[in-house]
Amino acid sequence: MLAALANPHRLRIVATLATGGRNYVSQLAREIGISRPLLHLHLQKLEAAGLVVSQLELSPDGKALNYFEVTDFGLELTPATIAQAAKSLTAHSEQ
Amino acid sequence: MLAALANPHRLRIVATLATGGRNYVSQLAREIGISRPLLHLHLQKLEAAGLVVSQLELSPDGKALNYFEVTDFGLELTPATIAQAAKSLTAHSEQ
DNA sequence: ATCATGTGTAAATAATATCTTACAGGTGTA
DNA sequence: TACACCTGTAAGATATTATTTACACATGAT
Repeated sequence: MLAALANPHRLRIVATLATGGRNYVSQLAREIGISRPLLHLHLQKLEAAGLVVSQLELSPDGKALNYFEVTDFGLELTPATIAQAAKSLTAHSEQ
Repeated sequence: MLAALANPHRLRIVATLATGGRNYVSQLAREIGISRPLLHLHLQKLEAAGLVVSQLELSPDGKALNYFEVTDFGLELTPATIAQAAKSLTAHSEQ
């Protein structure tokens, strides 16, 4: 989850969805100003982390639109919460 | 700051310092089980993000020990706080 | 048929991050 | 002198992430 948020693009994506509400991929790509394939990749990472969810819908004119919206996640980051969370890290495995 | 915490090693470093208190580089490397140069690199990133601070001290037998300790940082991660924080991201600059 | 819209993904490249190894210097003690 | 501990960093290899470009497929309208 932290890795998913450690990227300016993805922060902006979450911020845009949180502020402007749900949106579909192509439109979101235009608003943020990045290419659609790149946005698609970032959305995949955000969805894998549970920060956004997608729902396929049909527009009035019959086109398939994949709408994304932000989930109501919450995480507090302090030395204490990290000490607690670090216990769930496998012994000495990385990445 | 998010980038600094998006790494298992660095999470463990923060957790170890938060739980066991201040420690110097070589000793911390032994406790965590990673090489000293690698720990040094991660400590640099954590310090640059303001998550830890260092202080050079002299041990009783005259050796220079660089002690690190965690700061009392705090950050709440929700869609709303991210929307707020995203405003401070430069227009369309990355990384 | 062609164009404009939407979807997805694969492949190649570019840019970062991570990690190891090796070096250089310091102090104190045997 | 040699060894044990401490410090730092630079160079190179490896791994991961980010980004672009190109492709394939679908629908509705011209």
